[in-house]
Amino acid sequence: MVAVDTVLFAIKDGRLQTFLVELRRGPGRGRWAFPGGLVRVGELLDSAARRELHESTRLRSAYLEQLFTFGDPSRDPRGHVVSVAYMALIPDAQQIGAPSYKYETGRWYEVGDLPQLAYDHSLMAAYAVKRLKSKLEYSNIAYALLPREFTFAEFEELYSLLLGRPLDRRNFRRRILAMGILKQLSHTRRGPHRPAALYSFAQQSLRFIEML
Amino acid sequence: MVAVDTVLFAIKDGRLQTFLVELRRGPGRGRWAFPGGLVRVGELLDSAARRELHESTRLRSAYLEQLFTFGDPSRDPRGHVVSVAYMALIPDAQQIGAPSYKYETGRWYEVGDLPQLAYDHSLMAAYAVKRLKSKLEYSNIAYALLPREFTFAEFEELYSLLLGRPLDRRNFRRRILAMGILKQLSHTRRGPHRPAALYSFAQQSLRFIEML
DNA sequence: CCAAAAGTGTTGGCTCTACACCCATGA
DNA sequence: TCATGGGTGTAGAGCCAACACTTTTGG
Repeated sequence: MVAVDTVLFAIKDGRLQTFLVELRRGPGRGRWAFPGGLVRVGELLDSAARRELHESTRLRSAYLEQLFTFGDPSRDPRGHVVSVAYMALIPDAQQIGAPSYKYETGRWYEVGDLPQLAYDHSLMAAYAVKRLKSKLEYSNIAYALLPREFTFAEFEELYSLLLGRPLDRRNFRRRILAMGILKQLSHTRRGPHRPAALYSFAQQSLRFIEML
Repeated sequence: MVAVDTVLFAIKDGRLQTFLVELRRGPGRGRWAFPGGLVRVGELLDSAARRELHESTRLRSAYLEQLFTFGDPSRDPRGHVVSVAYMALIPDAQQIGAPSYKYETGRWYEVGDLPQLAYDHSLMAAYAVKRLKSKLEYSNIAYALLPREFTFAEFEELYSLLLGRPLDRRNFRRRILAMGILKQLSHTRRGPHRPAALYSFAQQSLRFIEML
């Protein structure tokens, strides 16, 4: 039997968070897990991941990428279930809706502070975080975690948050702008202080670029 | 149903080659494919890949890494079989023996000159080559393609072969030696010309290092 | 006019690239 | 002694990191 499980990420309250559901049935009942379920016969793996993600979050679209396949026969006490893990990214944690009857409830957890997880989902979490962080360094994947328009400060905060280290504002800005992956918009964001120029990604699809 | 398929690489006759088997049974009968087969209930994916590799090549050990999982329901006309693709590397193409009764025969093919492949194995081939080439740039994975002892010229040839471009001998040597991933051995290789210093990898296990 | 965030340049050190000749050996 | 592959150094250019003050706005 083949399942898919999806590690969904978003930036929420200035932290990298991931969406967990509480299992209502099965051996992990009462425990938290990433949303997922069995692949149907005749169904594409990607489609299964999107379907399960929709059932648990009502999301209609998200960046989705296959991560790794976990096949330890002891990972699920019910039997030998091979699980294809996916990573999903969305720009706005508020987009999600109520999960289906299949789950008790769902909520966001900070990546550094996850509860005990069902099955081998802790492994998946570690794998997904590693992939996301490393992909930030050689691709424009950040586009999937940021809203359409954002200030340069927001862009930089995302990087410094995920990389876990401060970045030099001037050097970082110079490098990123020289790459041409962002385009500056004609309008600005007004606030209590000096208005900030708004940017958006030149390409809203994955590109491989040496970022750091 | 879950299968594993393994793209085995070795350098042979100065080219990157991969090992194909000729299918004796099933819908791809008479066609070439990467060695693989169904995962048994209770079996680890890695173990299944090693078992299938052993059955088709008699190899007892090889560098093995999971690549990607292919799940298109139409990939196998017999039914919906999800296949976990692996990449394997060996230092010496001569190590392999005769395949089991399961296959008609097996042989090495140059990566740039593969015959028509069964199932979606052309996709796998492309994926594996891409992974191998990119991993050369940020890890010491080359250790799995080279014999225990090698000359610096052999090391450089491997890189220039796989990257598809010439390397500056002096610059490349300076950089690699400065990294400390190789250790020079006390003996040399004698031949018809000036003897070459022999090196081996300081670590015979995968390390992530910026190589280029 | 004050608080707060946005925005901007220069310099020194280091790294990378380009490039050509001598060395050690066996035949 | 010659043919063959092994092995080595330098200089100029470009890149990167470190570093602090001015600008713009709203309240």
